[in-house]
Amino acid sequence: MENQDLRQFDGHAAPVPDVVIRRLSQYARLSPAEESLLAALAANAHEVSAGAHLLAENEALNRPRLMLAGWGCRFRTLSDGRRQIFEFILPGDIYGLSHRPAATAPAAAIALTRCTIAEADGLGEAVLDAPGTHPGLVAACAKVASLDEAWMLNQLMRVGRQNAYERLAHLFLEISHRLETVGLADDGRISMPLTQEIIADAMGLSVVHLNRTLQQLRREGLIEFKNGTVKILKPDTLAAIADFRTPEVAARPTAH
Amino acid sequence: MENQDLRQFDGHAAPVPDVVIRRLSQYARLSPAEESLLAALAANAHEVSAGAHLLAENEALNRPRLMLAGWGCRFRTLSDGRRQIFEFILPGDIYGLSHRPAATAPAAAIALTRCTIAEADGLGEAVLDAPGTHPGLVAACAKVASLDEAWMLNQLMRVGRQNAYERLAHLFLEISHRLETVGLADDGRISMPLTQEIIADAMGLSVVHLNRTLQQLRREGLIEFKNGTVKILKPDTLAAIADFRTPEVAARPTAH
DNA sequence: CGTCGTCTTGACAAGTATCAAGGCTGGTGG
DNA sequence: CCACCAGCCTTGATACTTGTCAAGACGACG
Repeated sequence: MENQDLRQFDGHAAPVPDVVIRRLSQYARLSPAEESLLAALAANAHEVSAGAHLLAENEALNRPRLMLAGWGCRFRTLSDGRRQIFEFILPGDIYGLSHRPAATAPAAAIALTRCTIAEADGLGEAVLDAPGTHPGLVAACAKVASLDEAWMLNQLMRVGRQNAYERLAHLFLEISHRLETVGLADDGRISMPLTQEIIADAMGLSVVHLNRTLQQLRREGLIEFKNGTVKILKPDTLAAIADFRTPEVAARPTAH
Repeated sequence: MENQDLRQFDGHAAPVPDVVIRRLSQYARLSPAEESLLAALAANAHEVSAGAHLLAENEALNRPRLMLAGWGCRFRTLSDGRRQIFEFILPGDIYGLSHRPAATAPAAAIALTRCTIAEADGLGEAVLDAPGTHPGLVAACAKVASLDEAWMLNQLMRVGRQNAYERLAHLFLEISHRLETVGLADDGRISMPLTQEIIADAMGLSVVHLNRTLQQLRREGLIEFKNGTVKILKPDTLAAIADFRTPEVAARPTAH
């Protein structure tokens, strides 16, 4: 029912339960107890199909969930149907949690592909109610949330001040960078199982123009893009085009 | 040195120290002690001139400040000089605080006009370290931060999916709405002491195109705009054009 | 084999940027 | 007091970017 290629395409590749541990341990030193808490949460994962609703607008942000595999997004729609995707939710991401008391979701989230998701209520309690018990997790979650915000500003920058060509270069570098963090980028080759319509909705472009711009990037030998897979061929050139800088300023864990 | 008109233009109008109390008490019931804490903070305000730097990129977000009068913004600049303003900081806003531990500013902030600002370290301690002591302030600050995020998504929506005409209609409604909250909108007439270049940088447009779009709005009798003052003439028409909805979903204080 | 969704292409229209110039206004200095 | 200057606003002409419409190609799937 589900061969190796399909798993790859859906982002269900590689050591699924590890992505979150791998990611969080880059932001803070996790104790063995913290790692096993994460592993226990991940062991209880479930799958949802593409299009499934991940988070409702106005839903309380006190039940974090771990995206273990697959792609989702946060978005909003104008009343005439135009859609803007605010950010992608990738494997290793946490969604459904805010550090602010009584916060609610300002936008809905849906699954763009089939996704593997773990409820992480235990993580929410640790972060919100008892920060002392799991300091590593708390610090890592804060870092994840900060990075989310930073990527969001990058998105606003792209959409507000960059043209289609620059936006796409920037997006591919962002995705590549984020997937590398969780070990899902194999030498610049990443799985990006999105339709061009989805990418267009994220970049604030029409599908037709997105398509033409993609082909320009291909023609110039900067990327490959087919079958839901992207390969970054000239990262330095792309970075120059996109004026790309990663948001990971300092703030790495002090101890190894 | 400073006549009434100039004060108006600079956003230094009206009962300056009250804006923060007026705003926060809409989001949570403040105890008398909490109100006097705010009043004490506001009493220690100082002024900075236009262009002054309010917050440095990567600065720790643990020292909240109250904007009592004047306009600021958060922004970032591409290496070739293109600037994107992410959001405006208006009277009654709080900046420099994050609810996440160890957070740093993902973007710098500057003053766009002369501003009156109060350091509010006491507020930061209450929110981050001792939430039990000032529950009303803590709740109100959380609400303020949530609204900031919601306005930011509105901004992304505007810039990503709306044309210049819709963007401007939406912006004027946002500003009007936010200033009403602090009592600085007099029947749709608001002080908006920004150059067109600044507005263009916020809306992701060129100055020339912004100017033409402004004139279209004027010509159609939807707004007046001159001398740093805007008057919303047809709020309902503007709201229909902009598909405007306020982010204040529910979450009002329970008790009056 | 037909259908559906997606990708691709062309032709054209609309939206937005750029360049350049002139006008207005408030402030400055002689 | 006046002339000048600088910053900002406005306008026109033009070019570039992006969107829309329409049609065909391709591939997955029932």
